[in-house]
Amino acid sequence: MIFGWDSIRREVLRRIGQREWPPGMLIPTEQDLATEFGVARATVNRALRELALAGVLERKRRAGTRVALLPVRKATLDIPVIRQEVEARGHAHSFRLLTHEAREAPVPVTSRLGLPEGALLLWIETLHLADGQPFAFETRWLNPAILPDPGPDFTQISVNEWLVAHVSYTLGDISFCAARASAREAKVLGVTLGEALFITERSTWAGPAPITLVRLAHGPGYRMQALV
Amino acid sequence: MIFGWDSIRREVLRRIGQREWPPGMLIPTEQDLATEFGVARATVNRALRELALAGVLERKRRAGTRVALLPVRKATLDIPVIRQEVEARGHAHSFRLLTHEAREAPVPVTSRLGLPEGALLLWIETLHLADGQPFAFETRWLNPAILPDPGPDFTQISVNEWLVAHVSYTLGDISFCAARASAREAKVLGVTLGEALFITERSTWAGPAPITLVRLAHGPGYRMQALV
DNA sequence: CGCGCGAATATGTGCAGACATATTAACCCC
DNA sequence: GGGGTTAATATGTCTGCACATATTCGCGCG
Repeated sequence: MIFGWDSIRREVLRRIGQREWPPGMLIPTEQDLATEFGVARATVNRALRELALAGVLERKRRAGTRVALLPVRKATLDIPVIRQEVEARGHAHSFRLLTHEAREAPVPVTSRLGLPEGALLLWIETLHLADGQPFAFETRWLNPAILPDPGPDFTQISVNEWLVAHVSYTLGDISFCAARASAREAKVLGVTLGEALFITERSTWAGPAPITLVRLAHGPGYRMQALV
Repeated sequence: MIFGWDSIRREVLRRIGQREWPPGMLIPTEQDLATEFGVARATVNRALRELALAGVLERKRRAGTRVALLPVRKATLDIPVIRQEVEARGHAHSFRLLTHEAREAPVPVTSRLGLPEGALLLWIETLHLADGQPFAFETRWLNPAILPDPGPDFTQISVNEWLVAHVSYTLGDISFCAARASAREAKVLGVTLGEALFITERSTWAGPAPITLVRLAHGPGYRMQALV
């Protein structure tokens, strides 16, 4: 029975799935569907808008709505704070601050963050542990301009959590890749040299001001999951 | 100036970013904001709904809307068809079908797909090339029940594209990890043994019926990107 | 035949009002 | 004071209408 925009969404999805509406087909207009289902056009609009957002439909003004030919599947993945991620797996989270010093950032870093060459940034290395076992090795360039004076005690609160609580970052990008463990990474994470690591790299910005550039190396066994 | 729900969204985001509304704070009701901005409540609702979806706000009926304390950042990543991915990088896509045979699927596969033990599935190995260079090594278990008779010629069209065009999968999951290249993977991809590979694993379903289980191994240099 | 311009049209968004629903706050009774 | 019931309230969604906007179609003109 049709009840609410979500049942319309599901019904449309069903028709697409059963090939009543094959890929590329122009589907009825919002008004027609509204009449068919006995609801207002706004309700149909809501359903179709969600499906377009999910990549199932393609919509254009005047041209109408059609079933996507090559539906670019979109996956949304949550990027939790490491503490939550560890605790969600039923482990106790702890961390060790390995390095915390001002350093002249190399050019790739300054250029990526839009800072002048040779800028002094904080270089911070943190090892995250799950039940005392190495979980992830975090290396970070942090823009000191955003810190209060005196700075927070990063041996007590992890940089990650301090940032989440004190800086509202609004934009950023994230990328993932695989890399072999360097000597240092192998030692810190307690894996063999050359082991395959899952790398997450993020840069975050508060408007135009760069905040931080993080690289997170996860040891073998780590798996990132998302629903499609 | 306030003009459209998106400017309300941005204004709310600005207030959060400037700490006018710090994390955890209860923000004004939709009605109050509607009055303040001089718009209808539905317009404010649209803006706040998007922000809640993005993880910036937390909303509860009767309890109101508050700024998320630990904003779970959500990244959406597009999962394109490999051909598109290769062509988007300015390369020519081609592929070679390496293996295509019926096999008794091992238990982990059948259990993951919800099939009886010892079920006969198609085992398909495909190497994807970008400008003739190995790009990704695809290994796949495919449920033959979904194929027409006679089956499509997978030397002409890649399994991936045939599925996209002929089967509307509705659900699935996707996960990513890093792994070292096995002897076969190293040989096929032309990398050294033990190289770090970026692995994508997907299972897809058409309603209750399992379709396929794919593992995609990308060589070094591959990077998956998403906007936050 | 080609080109440009205006009309037609499907979606995008807006408004005002209404009811549904989850959750909290207040209250009453013991 | 404690516990359970009731009322209040903010969000969730719907309706019906209206206008904005991007495209496309078709017509007329050179």
